[in-house]
Amino acid sequence: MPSALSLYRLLLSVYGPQHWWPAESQFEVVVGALLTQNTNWRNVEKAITNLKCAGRLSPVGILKTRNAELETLIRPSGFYRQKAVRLKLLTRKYSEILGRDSPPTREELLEVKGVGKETADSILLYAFGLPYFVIDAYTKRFCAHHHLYEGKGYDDYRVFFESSLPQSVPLYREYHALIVAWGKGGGKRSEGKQKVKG
DNA sequence: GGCCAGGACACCA
DNA sequence: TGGTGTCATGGC
Repeated sequence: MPSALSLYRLLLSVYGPQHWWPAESQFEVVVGALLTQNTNWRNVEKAITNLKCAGRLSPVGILKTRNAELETLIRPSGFYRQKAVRLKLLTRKYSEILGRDSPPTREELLEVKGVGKETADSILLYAFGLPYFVIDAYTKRFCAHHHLYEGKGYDDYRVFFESSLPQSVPLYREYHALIVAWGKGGGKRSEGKQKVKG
């Protein structure tokens, strides 16, 4: 039975540092966390580039943009109608947080419609530097593949990793990125067929 | 031309 | 509580 930490070291030796989320601002990370939902990151980059070129990649920029224009700008990221609405809701929450000089709590991020556990934890970890381990579909397959852990829900997995590893933000960031690299590299295919939806 | 990507939510039983 | 449909673009 491997340990979470030994598998991390193994992944790092195989794939190397991933240098994830090379964003130019904290807000860009927040935007990316929402737009990347069930979407290829390359498409997210197109959407973020559009927002930048239009001078809208800021809380004020987003909030003053009409929904129709916002939809057009983020269209490459897919699900653009609902993401436009949800991006504004999240931006409002982000503006509240900026105005009070204390980081967001997980609970208040989860109150935002369109922000689920993975997105909330991504924001906490990558944007605010708080030690929340991000769980995604790859992570569960990774655990099953290596007989590392089997839980029921999202938080089971999160607590497992957080209690198995040193509490380190750089470690959490790199580990999640490495698991995604593992999944893209073919790890997912060893776990059988993935969900297919029309 | 089908498959899938760094999900979340509404709805139903 | 768990399963299913919906949202949608773009790369391969």
